[in-house]
Amino acid sequence: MPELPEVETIARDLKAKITGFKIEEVQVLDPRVIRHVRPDDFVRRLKGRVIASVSRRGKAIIIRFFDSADQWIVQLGMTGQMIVSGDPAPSRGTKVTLRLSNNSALHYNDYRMFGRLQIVGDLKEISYFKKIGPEPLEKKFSVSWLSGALKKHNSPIKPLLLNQNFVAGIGNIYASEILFESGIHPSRKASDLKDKEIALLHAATRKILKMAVRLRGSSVNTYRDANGQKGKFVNRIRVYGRENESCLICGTALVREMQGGRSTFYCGKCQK
DNA sequence: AGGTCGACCTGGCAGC
DNA sequence: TGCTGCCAGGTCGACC
Repeated sequence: MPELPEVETIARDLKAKITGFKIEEVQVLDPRVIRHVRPDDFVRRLKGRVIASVSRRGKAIIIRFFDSADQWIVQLGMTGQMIVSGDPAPSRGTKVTLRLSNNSALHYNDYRMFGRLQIVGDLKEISYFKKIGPEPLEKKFSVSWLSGALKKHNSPIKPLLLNQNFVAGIGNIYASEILFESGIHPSRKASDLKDKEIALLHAATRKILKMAVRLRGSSVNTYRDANGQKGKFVNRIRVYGRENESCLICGTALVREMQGGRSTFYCGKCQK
């Protein structure tokens, strides 16, 4: 599910809802979602901690504490959800439940279990953070940086956008949407893009991601924010999941193609 | 080292 | 109704 805009939405909501509260109880219903530390360590290192901050890096949520150097890393994978609720009872997909000092519950739901919950003293303990690329909405992601970085890669542009070591936070929905907005064909070789196209790609990346953050993400399927609500960017999606439907610009039937084992959607006429 | 592919999981849905 | 096959928003490790 969740790409940068969805994870950003969840992190902001969590920040408002759980900061300052103490973790009174940790219940692990399925230990398979706990990685990097043993499940009993996971419980021991969270229990009694007071939440100081919630932030995001790439598609990971980072939760810090006032009274410990430990950081709780939540990666939602395809179907992970972090739901704050007044109801302490776990639902069908709940894998971990926390009880907070205001008596609310924080449920980690994840039916497919591609997500992972980890505790680290230093982010670099986890391979995900060792080589992660720049944040596309921050300064380092400039046209000149992008231009230099693209020239180092021979792969098609679409799978490169999915590579978290290239740029952080873009996933399969937004990669397709960004390329449509840019007018760039997903099979174009990254190193072959012209200066004008690179500028378009840069602008489209920021425009699409910013709009999606503003609209609290997309809900194609199981994505929910920390309130359990769906995102509104789903109404702005122009190519993802629209195989054989008309291009909203030229009317041509949109194409779905497998690229690197993942579906890519595009307009063969608008994207060159 | 960069690029590519399969594995990891469960569930929903289309088609028969 | 019930079965089968396909598909799903991510990441990692093994391979060339």
